[in-house]
Amino acid sequence: MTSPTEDFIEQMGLMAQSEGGPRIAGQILGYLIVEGEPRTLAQMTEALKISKASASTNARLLVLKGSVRRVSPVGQRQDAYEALDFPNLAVIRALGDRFRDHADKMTEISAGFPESHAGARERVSRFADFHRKTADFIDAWTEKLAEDAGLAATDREDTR
Amino acid sequence: MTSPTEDFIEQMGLMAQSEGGPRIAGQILGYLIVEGEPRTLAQMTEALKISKASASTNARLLVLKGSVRRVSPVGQRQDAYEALDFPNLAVIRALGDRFRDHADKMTEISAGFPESHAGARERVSRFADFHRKTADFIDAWTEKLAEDAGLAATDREDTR
DNA sequence: CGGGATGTTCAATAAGGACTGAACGATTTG
DNA sequence: CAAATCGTTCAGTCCTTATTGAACATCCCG
Repeated sequence: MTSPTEDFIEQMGLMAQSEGGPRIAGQILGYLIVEGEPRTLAQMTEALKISKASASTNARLLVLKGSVRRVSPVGQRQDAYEALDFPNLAVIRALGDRFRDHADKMTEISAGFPESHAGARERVSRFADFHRKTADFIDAWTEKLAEDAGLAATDREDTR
Repeated sequence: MTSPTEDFIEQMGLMAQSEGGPRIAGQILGYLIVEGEPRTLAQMTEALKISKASASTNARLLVLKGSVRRVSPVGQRQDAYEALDFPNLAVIRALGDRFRDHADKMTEISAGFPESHAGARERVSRFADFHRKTADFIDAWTEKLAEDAGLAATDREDTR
């Protein structure tokens, strides 16, 4: 009773939620991936049964996150959005950035512990290092992914 | 004004929230890391100004996530909790598991696309592969981290 | 100029989840 | 056994955020 397309879009919505984001953003991304070609806000509202406001807001959110790009063909009144070749590459990058931010904050805090709390300082510092190493690792991974993307790597660092 | 300890605990709370979890869970973990030794629920409620219910619920959540363990010294009425040496190792593992789960779901869905939607099937499939590869990479990383954890654990004297 | 699309913004609503106080059950102590 | 201590559960409250409808701004075409 449910088509693969519906299943996928639904799954993408759930996945987005499990990552702490808006469900609709995931659904839009799923829709754009399935379609494979630019789609307008009107088409999204129609296909996903969502309001114009949600379509607009979440589509722009996806652009900000680097999963989607806005295309504006000449002679076309409506804006259209299109999924990038590797929509979640930027998401993984952002994940690494978050780890690094946390690591830096923790390191800075650890430096503030006085000698009388050397143990705590050591533990906090180790905690920070753990995060920084993980950030480095994720960076290396996105690096590699970007290479594999190869031909499609035209969208490396255009947003933000 | 604010001590490094307070800063760290606050930061851990914010970090937990940014990952979509309860703020208090992060604070408890921060508290346990700073203390470096088992602490009871009563001590948590006192130190963090939280309710008994929150302390109990979130401490057990941390155990579930694998960041903390419960210790029950003999002749001690109160349960106590202690941060693991690498509290977030399990968290990263869970991250990898989530990627793999998503990948599997997507792959299964992609198989359902009929020949008439071969393009969509291909795109969904590639999306799934991307996640699976990322899951594999994260697994490899946790593998490596676990080694380090093993080394660090051996130069400490406490064992379980 | 209107008139009609189209995209964005904003206030209001709905939904979900965190947090708490209080009740409960279990265990210990005297 | 009675009293006290401790952990868990649960209903209720609060707070955040997603989602929407409607107002608004902009652009295009006649």
